[in-house]
Amino acid sequence: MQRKLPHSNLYLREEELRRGVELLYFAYRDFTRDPDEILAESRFGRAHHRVLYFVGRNPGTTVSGLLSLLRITKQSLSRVLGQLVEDGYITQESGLEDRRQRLLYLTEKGQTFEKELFATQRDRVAEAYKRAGPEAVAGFWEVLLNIVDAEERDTVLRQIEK
Amino acid sequence: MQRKLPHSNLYLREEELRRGVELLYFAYRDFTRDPDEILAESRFGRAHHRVLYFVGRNPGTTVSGLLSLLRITKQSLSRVLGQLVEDGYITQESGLEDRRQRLLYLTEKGQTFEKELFATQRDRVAEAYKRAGPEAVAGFWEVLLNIVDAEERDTVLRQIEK
DNA sequence: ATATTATGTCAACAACACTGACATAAATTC
DNA sequence: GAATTTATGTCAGTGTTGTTGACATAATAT
Repeated sequence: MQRKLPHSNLYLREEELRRGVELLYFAYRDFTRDPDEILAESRFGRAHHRVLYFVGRNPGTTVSGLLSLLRITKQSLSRVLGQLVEDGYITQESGLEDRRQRLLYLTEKGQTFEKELFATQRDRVAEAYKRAGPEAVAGFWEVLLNIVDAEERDTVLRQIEK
Repeated sequence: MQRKLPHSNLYLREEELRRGVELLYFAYRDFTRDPDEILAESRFGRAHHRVLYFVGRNPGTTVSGLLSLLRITKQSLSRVLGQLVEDGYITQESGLEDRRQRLLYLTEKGQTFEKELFATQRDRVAEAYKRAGPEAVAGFWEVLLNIVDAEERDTVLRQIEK
């Protein structure tokens, strides 16, 4: 639980703001590297990872549910989702009340692959949590949530508290 | 300084790890949206933004300096950098000691544009800092730094403490 | 009966990453 | 001084992931 970072009470000045922007960039850059390396061995990319992740987290979600989480166009999603279905990572079932909907689920194969991808990020985050300590982790969540668009915070809260 | 997020002492369990992964995803997704919208009006993209940002932060940096910060190939950087030079956002000067080097600087035009792009992220981060409070901000920095690759932490620290 | 919704599809295009090969000028080493 | 390494640039091809726009179908809602 080392404290390498300089502390300041003037936390709203240029320097502190730049620090947030830069740490976000560097952390995200490295955070995505491990799964990207695994994905590079298949014909999948980061977009496939995101779909696998959120379908795994929200079994039975619909296409439009995914679209609003990912904030991409249906054409983009369709390509990626189609490949995942074709290769047997995801299955689609017609909705019970509304039969226009396609409810999405990971297959066994999909679950296994998602676990493998998640493990790399899980390990990285676990290590960072351990080094920073529980108070820092609470602050980490707090700031990140407030970086999310205000209108989206409730949606995100519902997602992460599942 | 509200505390919307649930707290837990068992911060290393699945739920807490998923929360970190997801918040990182959602925060980064929205964090990049504002500059992306501005960039979409030009013929530039996110890659151009990163170059403008880091040249602005490190005036006189070299091409290889940028390459190691951004972790992309020289071919990728070359295309983006070339367009920025061509359009008068960045100037190159031969190194004084080593004349093979191209030292990079923002022009006036480049500075103006970078400021405009940064302002959107600055406002978002400032608001998040304000809402979360200084302790949370310290934790935010701490965890993010530890998410960065261990070998890169010193480089990142040097960058953010400039 | 008509309109709307959920989803899918075709086509074209752009940004941005990659690999691999080759080129040049300047610095370093032998 | 000759040979090698380094910093940078360039050409060509490829793949992923996003976009827009148009059109299609089946199911639900009005």
